[in-house]
Amino acid sequence: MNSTAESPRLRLEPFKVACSSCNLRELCLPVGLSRENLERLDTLVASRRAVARGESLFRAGETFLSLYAVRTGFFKTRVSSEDGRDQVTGFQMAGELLGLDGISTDNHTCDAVALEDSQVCVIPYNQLEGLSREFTELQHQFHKIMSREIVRDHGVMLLLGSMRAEERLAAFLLNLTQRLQARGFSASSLILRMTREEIGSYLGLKLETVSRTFSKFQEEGMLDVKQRQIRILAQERLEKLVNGTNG
Amino acid sequence: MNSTAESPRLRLEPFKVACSSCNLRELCLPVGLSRENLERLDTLVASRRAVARGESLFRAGETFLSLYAVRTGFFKTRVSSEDGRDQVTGFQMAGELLGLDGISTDNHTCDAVALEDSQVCVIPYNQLEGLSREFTELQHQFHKIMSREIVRDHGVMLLLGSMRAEERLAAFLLNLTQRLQARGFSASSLILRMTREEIGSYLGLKLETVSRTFSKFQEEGMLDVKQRQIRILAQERLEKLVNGTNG
DNA sequence: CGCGAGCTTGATGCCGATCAATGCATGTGG
DNA sequence: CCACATGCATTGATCGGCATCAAGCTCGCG
Repeated sequence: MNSTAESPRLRLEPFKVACSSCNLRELCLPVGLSRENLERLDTLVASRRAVARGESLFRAGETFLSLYAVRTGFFKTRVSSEDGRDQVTGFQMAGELLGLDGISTDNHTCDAVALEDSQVCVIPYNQLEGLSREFTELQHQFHKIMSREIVRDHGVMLLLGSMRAEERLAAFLLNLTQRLQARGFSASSLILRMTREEIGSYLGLKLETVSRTFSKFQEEGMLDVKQRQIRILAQERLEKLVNGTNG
Repeated sequence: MNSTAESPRLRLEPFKVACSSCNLRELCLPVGLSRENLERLDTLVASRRAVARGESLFRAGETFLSLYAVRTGFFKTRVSSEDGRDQVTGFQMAGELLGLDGISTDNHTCDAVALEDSQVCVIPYNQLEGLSREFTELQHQFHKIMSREIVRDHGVMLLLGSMRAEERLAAFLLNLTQRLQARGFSASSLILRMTREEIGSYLGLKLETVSRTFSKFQEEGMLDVKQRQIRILAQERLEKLVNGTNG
């Protein structure tokens, strides 16, 4: 519960890191900041933390003190109900923020788990509040990030509430590749960092259904699936599944 | 698209309203503000707007300029996919904020529709940003409200991703009564402001399933259902459906 | 080399969707 | 004031998509 009670594998790395020289600055919190303000942001993000694959960055119930920006690696967030049901609420990659849910009650309300060895930048929340009172750009950018999370969540609700398995998986893949592409990766080839079960939890499906749907897409020539290695062979057809007027 | 292009039934009512004397101040944006700061907030919330039943307060695509606090009445928010699928993303009652999704792109991304004749307080967003740079309390409260929306959305994802029809409807009813109770209404008796179809859209179910589930709850003696008039006869059993370890 | 976590595939069953008819409340015009 | 239209809700019958249960399979790793 106490943030000083670090597990041995969750090393605190207090060396200096600079947003102003980070190659993620076009994707992360600093978006749109002037050179000058960027350097003021450097005073905020004072440390990094490494999280080994399978370890959690924070857990539901822990005191909320900081937001985290993914620097390298890949995370999932997960909420649990009292009777033990889990729901994966998102997958986060480089430049994306973790921990926004914690502001509401000063406690984290979900678990954030690294799906591969990862590094995050630690953003002490009260310092972020302070700094964003000092310059509008940062305040506005932060609000946009929170709002974007709300919009994203609404999209997931639409998916969970009204799409069928194939449509859900297609939407998931397109969303992933789009975000990967924004980070300079291929738009058509990717390696999944999560299991079929985690995909299923996110999409409201069972792992068998996810697997079967992958197989179906492959049979139909839309994908090349080799375990977690995915190649998209017919992006337009995936898009049509999500947006199209066909069944 | 332009906020001055009001439809004749969406009257702008620029008379003065004061947060400091509003009986919703314990539920709304002003939560936790000192007397003094409350009065500064009065300068922000300059006008009200009436929205007739069935009309929308804003629509997806419109320019985002203001947030809205529900003063009286009841709203739903709704997102649509390109192929015309709808998803109700929430129901809002007195003291709750509408429009947070618009910050992300300066455009609204959902429709907000009044389910009964309603009034909202207009909160010009750039003025809110300005004022929240001036005092921490307001800034923090606003962040909490956004964060709470994210937490709420995660709860809905859990519901849509892992619950069965009965569990969904039970969770929905309990959530409604809890919020109504916080506003001084009965915890056991309520009038639904939305149709079966709207409930179904929110819960990822068809209207027939919602209707059948209501009937089932009634047969089992948990509810008394007369159209939209609902009386809860066995709250513990509803709670057990949501949280319990039983199927 | 053999174990085990994760993935695939098949057989079967159930929950909720769909299709269809009827009921009920409200409102409107004759 | 009744006849009818309209929107919403209920209920029944049937269907289908996904869950569930149950084997095997693959691949990385000790």
